Amino acid sequence: MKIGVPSLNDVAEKAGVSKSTVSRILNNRLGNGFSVKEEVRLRVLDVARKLNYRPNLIAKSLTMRSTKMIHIIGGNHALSELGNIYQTIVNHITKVIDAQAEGYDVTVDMSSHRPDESEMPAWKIDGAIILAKCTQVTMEDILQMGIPHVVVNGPASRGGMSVVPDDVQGTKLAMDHLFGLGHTRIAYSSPLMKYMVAGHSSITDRLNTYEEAMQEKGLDPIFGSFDVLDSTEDFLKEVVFEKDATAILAYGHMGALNLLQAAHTLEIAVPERLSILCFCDQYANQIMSPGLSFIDLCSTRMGTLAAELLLKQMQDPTTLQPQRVVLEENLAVRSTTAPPYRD
Amino acid sequence: MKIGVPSLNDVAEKAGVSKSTVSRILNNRLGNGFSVKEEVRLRVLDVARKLNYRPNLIAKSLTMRSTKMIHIIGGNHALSELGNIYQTIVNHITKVIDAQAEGYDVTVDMSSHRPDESEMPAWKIDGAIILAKCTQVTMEDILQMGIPHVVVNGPASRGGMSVVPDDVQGTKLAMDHLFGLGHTRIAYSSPLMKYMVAGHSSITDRLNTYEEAMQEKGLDPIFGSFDVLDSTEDFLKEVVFEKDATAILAYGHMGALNLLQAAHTLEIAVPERLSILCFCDQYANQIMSPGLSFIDLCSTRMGTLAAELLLKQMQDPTTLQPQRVVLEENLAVRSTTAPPYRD
DNA sequence: ACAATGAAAGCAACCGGTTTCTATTAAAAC
DNA sequence: GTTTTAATAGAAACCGGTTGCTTTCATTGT
Repeated sequence: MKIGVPSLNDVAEKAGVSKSTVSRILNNRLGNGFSVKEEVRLRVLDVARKLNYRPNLIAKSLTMRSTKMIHIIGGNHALSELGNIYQTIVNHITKVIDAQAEGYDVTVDMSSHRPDESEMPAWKIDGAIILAKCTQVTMEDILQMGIPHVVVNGPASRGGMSVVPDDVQGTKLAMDHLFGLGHTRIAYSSPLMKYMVAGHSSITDRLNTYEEAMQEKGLDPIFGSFDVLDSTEDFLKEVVFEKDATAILAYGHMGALNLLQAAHTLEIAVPERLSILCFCDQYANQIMSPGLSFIDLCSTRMGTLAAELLLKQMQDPTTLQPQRVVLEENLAVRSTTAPPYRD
Repeated sequence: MKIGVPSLNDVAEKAGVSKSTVSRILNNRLGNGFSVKEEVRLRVLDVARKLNYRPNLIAKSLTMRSTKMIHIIGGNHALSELGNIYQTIVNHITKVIDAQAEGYDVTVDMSSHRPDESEMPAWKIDGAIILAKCTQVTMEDILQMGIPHVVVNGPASRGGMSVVPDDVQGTKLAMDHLFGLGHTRIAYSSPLMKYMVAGHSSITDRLNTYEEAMQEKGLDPIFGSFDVLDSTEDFLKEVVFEKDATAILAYGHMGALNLLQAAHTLEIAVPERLSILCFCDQYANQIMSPGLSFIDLCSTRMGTLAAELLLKQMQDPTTLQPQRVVLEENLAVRSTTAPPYRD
């Protein structure tokens, strides 16, 4: 036996049998064209235990052509922000895989990658879930290797699957809610790009739908010249005191939370003087700010569905149609939206 | 060429050269005892590109005996709660590895594992970081294979390294702060086990130190009979109205946030009537409740340090002493602690 | 007594790469 | 014109497993 960790060969030698016999014994591949005397079986098992033998999983993966691994790509850009929808998504993906796919493990890639770099891990994965987006190279790798995959909250690969929330419908829902309450001076707040996954469709979808909704009613959109996250108070002063907004639709819950805090400081009563509504994850919102009214992005369902679609794809890679599942967003009215004040 | 993804052999055949030549060309292993005609090099490169060749990383890992992968174990129990210290820790581990270890990737294991199961992934990892704890089997695997590893916020393996916060010192700090403000009726709130990583040392450390600190001053500890997270208002009513507590030290920020919310509902003024102090992650606290006074667990430093220790271990596995790094916790006074009211 | 059957275990190919060692040819040196 | 050296490239071993096929020997059937 060489130095270092013992291999199958070491066990075989020490037990006085061949590699194949050891392999079959340890993997319980008996009974179908192969058998061993109980005595030998026990001896091999004993030697393996004494040597503290662990199979080299890399080698195993090589012959088996599978690692029983499902990999989530994009953790770095998606999970760095605290309490956002991706954490919920990842948790529910894991939950589904753990429950429905015996023996499969879920890992998340956390490293940042250059745009021209592949995010594929150094092992063969049996399935991938992509958070919002991956690099071009990664997608080519995945397609090339024929790895089952689902994109969640982002555009599908060519011929692939994706699960996305309907931001246009959600924004309409939000605007209808505010219009319904009687608001006409509704502002929109979105943080600077640096705070968001660059170029995500939600950015333009929410913004455009907001603008269209306002224009349809013959109203002027209201924006601030400050960034909500960088200088929330300045944003709020401008939008509420100068432009007299009675409601703000916020891109995300971080912005909304900051607005709430700043409103408190500036003694702007919410919701009496100002309504605040944002896009948010149900779970995050519940925990981080139980009072906030919000448009629920249904991240729990996104995660669950993505995992289920992936498993189906893995079970039957051939007959499955490429599809784009669009999930409806829901309005959750809590205590930060109310009819506008009358002066 | 067989069906499926092209291998090194396929490229070699198509280019009319041998496997070895292709390997060396693609990996740029030229110039040291090996050379190729530029013409051949270009031809091989061209064929590889045309075939859309990707190396099988499993095979590569097998021969290279390294995957350039650093794996974080324990994501399932650690990351399922929102905005806790582990997310900060993971983010900072990744940041350090990305910055200081060129070519290494970080992955997080998210799957839940049975206690008798190994959490080792199906590939050879070059280093591991364990969040709080791992299964017995996992630890044996790691030790057996000699994989460099660091435990963060949990007990070190035999002969291994760990980075932990000093909860006893932190709790003393908290109590001194409250005593210093003049509080004598200080309650302690801790959520039920189901909300926490079972058996974590912080649970007993904080509780015991709280009790000791009270007893040293000849004061009676105050507890509630309800769970802070399950029925916060009942807890608060009992502790404040019946037992007349003027301050609450909370185990975690989730409990503290709920207390804050419930206090608002019950019209208990914070901090005038009740001071609230909790253990928390600086980052999470800042984002989720900017006003809360807290004991900072320094998770950023924990993550950074753990990663740095791991890298050192990987560079020089022999000379490094096993060590346990204990990080001081810090008091951050914000707006939820103040002197007790006088009636 | 001899062929057929089945139990028990080993041989060797294979997975897809890397690397050492060797072989061939052409250019340079003497 | 022969020997040395450098350039170029391939053969084969190896990493650590899995598995199809073969071999050996004891038992059963006729």
